[in-house]
Order: sequence, then C-alpha cells, then structure tokens
Amino acid sequence: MDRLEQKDGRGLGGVDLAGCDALLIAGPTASGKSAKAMALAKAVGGVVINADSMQIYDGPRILTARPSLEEEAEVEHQLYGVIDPATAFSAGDYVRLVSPVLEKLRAQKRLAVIVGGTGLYFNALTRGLVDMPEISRETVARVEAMSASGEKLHDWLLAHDPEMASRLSPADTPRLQRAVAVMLETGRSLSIWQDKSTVSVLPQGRWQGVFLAPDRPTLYARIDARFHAMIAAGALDEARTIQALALPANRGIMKSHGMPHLMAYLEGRLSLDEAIRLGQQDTRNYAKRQFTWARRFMAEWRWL
RNA sequence: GCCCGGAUAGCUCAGUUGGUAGAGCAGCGGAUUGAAAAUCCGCGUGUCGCUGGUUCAAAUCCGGCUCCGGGCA
Repeated sequence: MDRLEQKDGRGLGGVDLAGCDALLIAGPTASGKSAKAMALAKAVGGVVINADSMQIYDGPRILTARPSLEEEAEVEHQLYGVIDPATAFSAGDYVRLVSPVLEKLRAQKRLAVIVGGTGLYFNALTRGLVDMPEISRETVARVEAMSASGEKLHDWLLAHDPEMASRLSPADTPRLQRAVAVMLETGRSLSIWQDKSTVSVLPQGRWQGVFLAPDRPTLYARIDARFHAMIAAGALDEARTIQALALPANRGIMKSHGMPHLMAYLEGRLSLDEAIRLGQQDTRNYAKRQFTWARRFMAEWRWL
C-alpha cells in the first residue's frame, strides 16, 4: 500500500519531492497519517512537524491520538505538546510558531514533513492568513460580555458591519464573535481585512501535498475501535486531569473529541457507554467534514 | 390460553375530530481566512406489521392474523 515509502531516484513513490522543502500529509482522523509521516521523515532524515490543533497542546496524549513518547523520540518531532492547554491558541499563533521552524529546516536542507488533520492550518501554510492586528484581551472580554448579556451579535453587526452580517448565519457564534471583535478592535469590517491578499508561508512549487483517503466504512470502523482503545489506554484519567483545570468551555482542548462526554461521565451525567458512543459519533462527524474540506482545498494534492 | 400495550424513515418516536405522513439522531452534500477535533447551512417515498371490511377517502374506525413488550393463568 505504501507507494510513498518506496524510494526511487527522484522522490518517494508517486510523489516527486525534487526542489521541495516540505511534504504535507493530511487526511481524516484515524487514517494513519502520523505513522506514515514518521516513516517518511525517518527514511529521508526529515523532521515531523505538527499541523493538528489538538496535538499542539501539552495535554491529553491518548485522547488526541498524539504520537507516543517513544515515537517522538525515534524521529524528530516539532510543535507537539508545546502549548499550555489553559492558553488560548489560534491559527495565527500556529503560523507564528511554525514559520521559524520551517525556515530553519530549509536552511539545513532537511525535509519538513508536516502532518495533521487541521485543514485551516494547512490553508494558512499554503494560502496564507490575512495579515492583521491581534485582538486585545479587553476586546475579547467585551465581546464575551455582550454574548453573555444576551445581546444578539448578528443584530449588532447589522447595525455596525452589515457586510459581515450578510455573510454570517445568526447562529454561527464563533464567527460572529470574531467579526464583532475585529470591528471593535480595528474599526474596520473583517470583510475588508479578508479581502486583502495574503502571503503564504510555503511558496508555491516548494511543497507537495498528500491526502490519505480511506473508504468511509473502513475509516468509521477504525474510529470506533480507536475510541475504545483510547479508553482502555487511560483516556479517562486524561479527561479527569483536564477537568481539574476547570478551563473555560471555549478553550481548544475542551473540545477535543470525547472530552465533553467523558467529563459528563465523570460528573455522573452520562453512562460510560453513552459517553463512548457520543465520542465516537463526534469523531465520525469530524472525519466527514475533513473530506469536505479536502475536496475543496486539497483537490490538487495527491490522494492516496 | 386470556387481558393490556406496542408495531410509522437506518434508530428513537410524533401524527389532533378519517383527507395517502414528519421531528430528532444517524447518513449524505456544502460552507469554512486567528476557538477550526470548533461553528454553520442544506437534503426526509417510507409496502404507516399483514390481511379483510366500513367509507367518496383509512397510518387513523371495525374484524382476523403475525411479531414484540408487560401482566394474569
């Protein structure tokens, strides 16, 4: 199955890496990306770089399907477990974090094998993110207060930023909050910022992308089995640890698959079976969305 | 064997006084520019268990049968 691992003179299997600084490996959750990335990096003396919004946290290893300690030691891994779970983290932060790492590898002429499931992070790398100021803590707090007080953010946008109001569904809370925050912070509509051109982190032609696409039934079965394995491996202890931190519900790690349900189980609000079922369900729904993302944004990648 | 409930979409169930059916979940498709493992949008023909009957018209009323619960023997 592993055309990628069959080396030939010019590259790896069907993927020609000549002139490339980076190989991007994406795919739905539980498609075997991490193992493939590691094998490849090992074969060519490259470095595995994380492109996963959950594995970036210094938090639950099992529940986020992060490579094991042994694996991370066997081949150089970067950007795994580097963020405190209590810290808010964004795609912009990811770009700021990954850029110097990629620059250094390029200078060393080592291949960056960037692997993960977060489509937005890949887009940030290959298409770029808008260059715009960060939103201050005060503004974030202000928007959260508006939400908490029951103010309809969509109505607020209708009055102050009709363009974004027209682009967003009144139910799309995270994006509404972002749009309001940008307006408050910069005095300009997010739509104006977003219409500006972006500069990608990875120059065109200097990278190759691979998308692993198992068939749906196989993948779903693997997801279900893996969740059970996670429980057996101690995922509940990890959930307990995160629970003890009493983080706000919108912190990234709080939304890792299974986390809310496992916590509900720990609080006696769900049976373990039910928590597992829901955790599997969330993961399957996510895998489906990853396919949709890939069809749209990774259509030109090599699908395996 | 008798009595009472059930039997409607893959699953859980709604269906008022008869006018051939609709929610949630699943599944599928789409969106996606600093929470992204998040968030949002769209898609519902299915022998209404089977079979007779009443009626212009039956998921709905009546009879019989089958299966599944529960109860009594």
